[in-house]
Amino acid sequence: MYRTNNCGELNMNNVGQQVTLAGWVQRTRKMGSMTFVDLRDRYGITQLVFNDEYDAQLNERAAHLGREFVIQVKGTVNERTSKNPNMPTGDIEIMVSELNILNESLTPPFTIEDNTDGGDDLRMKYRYLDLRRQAVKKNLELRHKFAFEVRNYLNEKGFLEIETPILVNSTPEGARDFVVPSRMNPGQFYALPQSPQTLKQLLMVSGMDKYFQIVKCFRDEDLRADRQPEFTQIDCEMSFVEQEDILQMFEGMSRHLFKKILNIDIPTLPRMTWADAMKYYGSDKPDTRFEMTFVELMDVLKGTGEFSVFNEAEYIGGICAKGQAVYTRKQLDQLTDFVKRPQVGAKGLVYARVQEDGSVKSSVDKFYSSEVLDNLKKAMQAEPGDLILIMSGADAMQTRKQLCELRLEMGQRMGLRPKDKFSCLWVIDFPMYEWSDEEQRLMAMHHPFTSPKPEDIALLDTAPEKVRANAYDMVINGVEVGGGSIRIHDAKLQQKIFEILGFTPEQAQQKFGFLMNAFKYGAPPHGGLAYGLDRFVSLFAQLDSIRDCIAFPKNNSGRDVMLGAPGPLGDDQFQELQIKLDLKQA
RNA sequence: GGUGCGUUAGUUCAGUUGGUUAGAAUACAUGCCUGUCACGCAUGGGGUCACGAGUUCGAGUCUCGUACGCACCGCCA
Repeated sequence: MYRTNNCGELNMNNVGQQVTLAGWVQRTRKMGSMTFVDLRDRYGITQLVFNDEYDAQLNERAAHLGREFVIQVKGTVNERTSKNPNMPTGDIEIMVSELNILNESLTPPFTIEDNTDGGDDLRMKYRYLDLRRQAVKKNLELRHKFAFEVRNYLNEKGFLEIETPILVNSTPEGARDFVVPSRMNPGQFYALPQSPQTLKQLLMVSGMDKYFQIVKCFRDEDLRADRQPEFTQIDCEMSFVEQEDILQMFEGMSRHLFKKILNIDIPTLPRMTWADAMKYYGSDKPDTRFEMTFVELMDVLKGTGEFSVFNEAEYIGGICAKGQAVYTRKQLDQLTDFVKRPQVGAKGLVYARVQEDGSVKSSVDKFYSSEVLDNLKKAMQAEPGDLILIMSGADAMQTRKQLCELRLEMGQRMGLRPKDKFSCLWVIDFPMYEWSDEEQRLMAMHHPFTSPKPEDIALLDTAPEKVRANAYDMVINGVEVGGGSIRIHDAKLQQKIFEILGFTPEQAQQKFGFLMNAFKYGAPPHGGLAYGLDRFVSLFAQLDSIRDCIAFPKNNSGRDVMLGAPGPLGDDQFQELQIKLDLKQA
């Protein structure tokens, strides 16, 4: 038996017991004829003690233990003479009588501590060492607990977890596919699923009624702090449901998760239409931890003064930063630089301070009468000490997005976005389509299987861009953690939607024939949603990047620097696949 | 595809106007130390300044390019 106890559980109740422990050497502290060794495993750290008085030879060996050596010790649990209140096992130590070195270790390239000296790059290369650190390990523990509670809740509600294939076919629409060549079908390729969307709909046609799966999905797009090429979805689908049934069911799941994992009672989720989200927050995933909502100022500022920028604008909007009139010119210049960065892309920023006497001092004073500025103050509901920030532009949607960036930045600066505060909501009534300049056609905003709102179906022929969908997103702290829709279950309507998206009947039949054929055999009304597990867990763990809750993530370039993946194939492999490599020279 | 920042000891970083032998902390090794727990003290080893061109009497430092890393835009139904 390698051990009788782990390194995190011994305390005063165990004093006097003979125990065997095994683990990694965190650190040795040599004090002359006495040596302390911190022994670490997944569960904690226990202090070992050696001294010459007890066994000089053993003490000598202990003094030469290197960091991360794997050892096994036998000894007695003693009460410490000087206790350490900062650690759970700080009242006791092990007086060691037997020491076995199970494995030696090279000196690790960075310290295995919460505040490691290692940079991200190095930690990823030696991720197996990084995972020994408490700070990273606890994220994986949280992720386990999260997935476990998801299964608990959905099982309780009668959902079946059903696996769907990873080798499927390439689909048009959506993200770029990862592809896998088929040896037995030369020249043909599987694609890895971007989501099990069509498969779970087929399970509904099969009568499975309630399905879920915690499943890897794959999208060959550029990475971000919150985007990995392979990521995990909590994928769910239900039959004989309306939007309301789904919102209730999954609001319940979120409530269950917040309670079980963070012991937080979340209030009923507010519901905001997509149109309102865009109008008041400039985003379909508003961070509602703080207000500072947009006020449209076209009536107040367009044509009421000599400022040509506003007079030519198609949208003028402002936010009111409470108590921030103290902002200096330098700070305001910084904000202006922030919105002028290419990533935001605004032309400039207009500001107005409401002074203690109630008068307004702005960067456009010379263009406007004090009456207009007073109207501005009223429209913004600004009070003395407040700072009004105004942006304008020729493209309303674009300007709102820029103002959204500014709002988030101000919220950050004002400390209104604490990571331990959670604000959840549903965003509903998404448009069915959005125009793609690149493709010069309408694209499905959610996906092509989303059903239009019944009252908007008539618009499909006349004004498809105005059709709203039975689609919904769950948003927490400005993060889209999940989204879904009521699906189309009628082959004819599905056919029509494909047409609007620019598919010929032949293309639609070739790519999605399997689904439309299935719909001809008694498809029940159905709908569902999918959560991004990595993002959800990251929120709970208050992480900056989803990488920190993934055991072996990819880097910015989609590489696994530990494995060295991706890598080249051997000639024999290409031969088997009957593929000839012909890389285009850059 | 694009923008910004970065690359110097095992690691995290500093390095002035371009000028002698490139520093600190930490880690590592050795020695001293019986109550440490970020132990302490002393000594020591450790550098292709990412790579390649260029400017210059002289480049870690300036210019250009390449590679790699991070963040972001595009992209992500």
